[in-house]
Amino acid sequence: MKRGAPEPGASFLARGFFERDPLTCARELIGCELVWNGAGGRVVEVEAYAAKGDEASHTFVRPTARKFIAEHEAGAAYVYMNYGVHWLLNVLVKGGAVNGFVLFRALEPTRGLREMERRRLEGARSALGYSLHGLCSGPGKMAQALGVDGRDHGRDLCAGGGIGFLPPASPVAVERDIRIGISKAAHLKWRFLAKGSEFVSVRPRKKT
DNA sequence: ACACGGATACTA
DNA sequence: AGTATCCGTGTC
Repeated sequence: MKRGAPEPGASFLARGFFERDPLTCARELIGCELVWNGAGGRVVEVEAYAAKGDEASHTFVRPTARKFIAEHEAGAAYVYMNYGVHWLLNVLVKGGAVNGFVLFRALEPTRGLREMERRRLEGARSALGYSLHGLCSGPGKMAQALGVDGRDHGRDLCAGGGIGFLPPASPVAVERDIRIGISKAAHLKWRFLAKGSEFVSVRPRKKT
């Protein structure tokens, strides 16, 4: 892989990046820029899920999730609809000590702001626009802003084609906290955030 | 605080 | 077919 190669005009993360364990991938994805067909932003919040022994992971109760891991390469997009309302974007992590997923929860918008705002506004009942802070500050919001939906399920995020991850130009301060919105295995500090970012969904609880 | 809403995986 | 659950969001 190409980590630690600071050449200019950086290219997308290669598959090898995702062939490690979920916690490592989650931590190192913070600060990367997620590029999605002209839109995107700096990854400021993710969560790790383990394929085994993690009661909050889909693999714990969903055979299709386990099948997905078996049938896809590392770096594949795992997209599903939650609460019948929002699509959520994960990336498959596979080939390291532990398999699993990383859920993308928030971006600091950097590109395609107009497109993202348009997608966020369409279908919205309320009239007034969203601030930059509210654009991608949650997994459902982020997916909607990027235009992610079920058609992206299984897509290879390491194959280019306008989609991929640019590594951070400089080191990023990362803090971690417990995961959000789950009832099981809720004590694990498997949520990773860009330290002090104003663009996260929920700020980490004080005292890290 | 609560409604919204659909895919998945159970029970029969 | 019917029910329970679910890694949110916006409005009530």
